[in-house]
Amino acid sequence: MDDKDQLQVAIGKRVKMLREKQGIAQQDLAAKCNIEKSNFSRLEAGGTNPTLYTLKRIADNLGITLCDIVNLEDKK
Amino acid sequence: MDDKDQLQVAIGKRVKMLREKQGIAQQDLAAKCNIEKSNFSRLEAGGTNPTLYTLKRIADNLGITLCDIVNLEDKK
DNA sequence: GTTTTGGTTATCATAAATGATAAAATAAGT
DNA sequence: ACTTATTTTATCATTTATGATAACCAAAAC
Repeated sequence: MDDKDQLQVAIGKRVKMLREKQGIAQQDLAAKCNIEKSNFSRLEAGGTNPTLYTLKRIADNLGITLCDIVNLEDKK
Repeated sequence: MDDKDQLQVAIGKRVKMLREKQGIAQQDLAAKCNIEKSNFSRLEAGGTNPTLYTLKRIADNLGITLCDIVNLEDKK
């Protein structure tokens, strides 16, 4: 598993954690972000290298900042 | 100019600002990041919607965090 | 002026993100 | 067990980020 894959998995886990902390369903958040639910599932599973704009929409709809999302070192 | 374009321009300006603060040439940083210099120029000009991994390489080679790079509200 | 140096712009190819749809798996209620 | 809701997985099309290369522009050095 290379550098890039690790980053993808880390961001996926973080998005999932932040979403679940708010008790919102994956498909609901995906819909609010105008992201396909299948795409969103792949993202949380670490199967994609999301673009800045994709992360921005997720952050906006979670009511947090981009910084909060990419803060991968800080758990919880 | 839509939401996405504004984001791209903002991140481009920020990368440029952070790079110049360290006095490193665009082509040199691009080389360290294994990014084509033409691609890097487009990115700083706001002509692309970079992926997380691209931003990560830039952050790493600037010795800063991803959070530092996407902190678009905080100027300077 | 003419070399460097740093940056831009254009074009084309390739890889990959995302959209779109459907089916299957899993979990939660009842 | 049987729904119902939620997530995962697979597949294909489309868009776009990035690679690669080349030509051009501007400013500074000399």
